[in-house]
Amino acid sequence: MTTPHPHLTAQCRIDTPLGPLTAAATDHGLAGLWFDGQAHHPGPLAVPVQPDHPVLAATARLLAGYFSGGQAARHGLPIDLPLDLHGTAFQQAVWRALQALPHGRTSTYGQIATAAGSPAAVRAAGAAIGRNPVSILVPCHRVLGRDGSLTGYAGGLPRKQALLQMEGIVAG
Amino acid sequence: MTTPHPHLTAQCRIDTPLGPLTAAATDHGLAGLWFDGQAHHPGPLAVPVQPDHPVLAATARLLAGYFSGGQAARHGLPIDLPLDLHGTAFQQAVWRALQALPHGRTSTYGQIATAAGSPAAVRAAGAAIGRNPVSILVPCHRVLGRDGSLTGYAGGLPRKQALLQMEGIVAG
DNA sequence: ATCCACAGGTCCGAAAACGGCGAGTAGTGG
DNA sequence: CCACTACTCGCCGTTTTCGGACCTGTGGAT
Repeated sequence: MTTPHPHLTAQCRIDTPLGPLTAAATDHGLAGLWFDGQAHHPGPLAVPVQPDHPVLAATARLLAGYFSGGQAARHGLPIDLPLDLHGTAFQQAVWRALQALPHGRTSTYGQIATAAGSPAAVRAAGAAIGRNPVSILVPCHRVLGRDGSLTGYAGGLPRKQALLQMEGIVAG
Repeated sequence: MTTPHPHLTAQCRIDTPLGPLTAAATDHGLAGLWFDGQAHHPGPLAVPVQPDHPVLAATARLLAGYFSGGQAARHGLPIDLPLDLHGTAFQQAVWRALQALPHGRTSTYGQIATAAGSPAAVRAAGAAIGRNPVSILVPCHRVLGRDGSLTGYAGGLPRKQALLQMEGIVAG
């Protein structure tokens, strides 16, 4: 079951200590959040720029709180923000599993694959995680190799390490 | 033939003049007796603490007699206590050879290897002796180098020397 | 339609490393 | 000529390490 291509209605730019992000929203919620030049970046969007869009504004507030090391950072991101993630059934299952990861807690690709219902599809899980459309808020950066190695990150390993360190994980 | 991992059912602590010991038992007998921090210590055991367990209680009595220098110490440890040693076929043969050593009598790694059926496997015998799961009662401390040197002991050479001295061996 | 490349992990066999030794040798000092 | 030390090397079961084979969903290339 492949969710049809998302119909974006608004976009905006959000600055963070790790570089500027592009956020995109549909009528149903936040559909994308990408670092400049990251892997699987959708490229320039033909959608009006609306920083005041309720979903986009809420996203900006959330990220500001996250990077300021405030409550959001310490107690986990309270996602009252509606998400609108488009992908295959397997990808959705993987991304749902990611959202279950609390702030500061890591997991492994194997565990995510199991949580997604296909314990043997570890590698496929890695691919799905790489396709995560919403960086940071869907915490794909909290997934490490079974031996604790960083393995990979669409936004670049330095960013992954920075995010983990910010959440209080020494990382191996 | 590698004996599968032992299924421990009870543990307890036993104090001795040479330091506290951790004892562990299965349904078939005593399976382990380790000094704190000794080499090849299994680490914390997830097993209920039951000092009243028949095997563990018997172990404590035996050790008390041994260290009090009473009859057990002079005439050798009467092992009516059932042992449940888990290891490879070679290790079992080595440990069996150890049990044949009477109180106060020493042997060499070469002799043990021969008794175990592999006269040439002297060094391997040393490794097996080091893995002895039941200190003191399986008298791995009575094995010296061919020249009478102490060579090594999982619980530390001082303890080995103390045990031998206690058994009336000057050691050299 | 087919094939390939991936942000991994498990299993299995082969190969290398590692010891709680001991015999043999060469170099010392009586 | 010993008596002793220091060193090398062969010994062998066990443990660790290493290298492949296979698994699995997806998207892009062929």
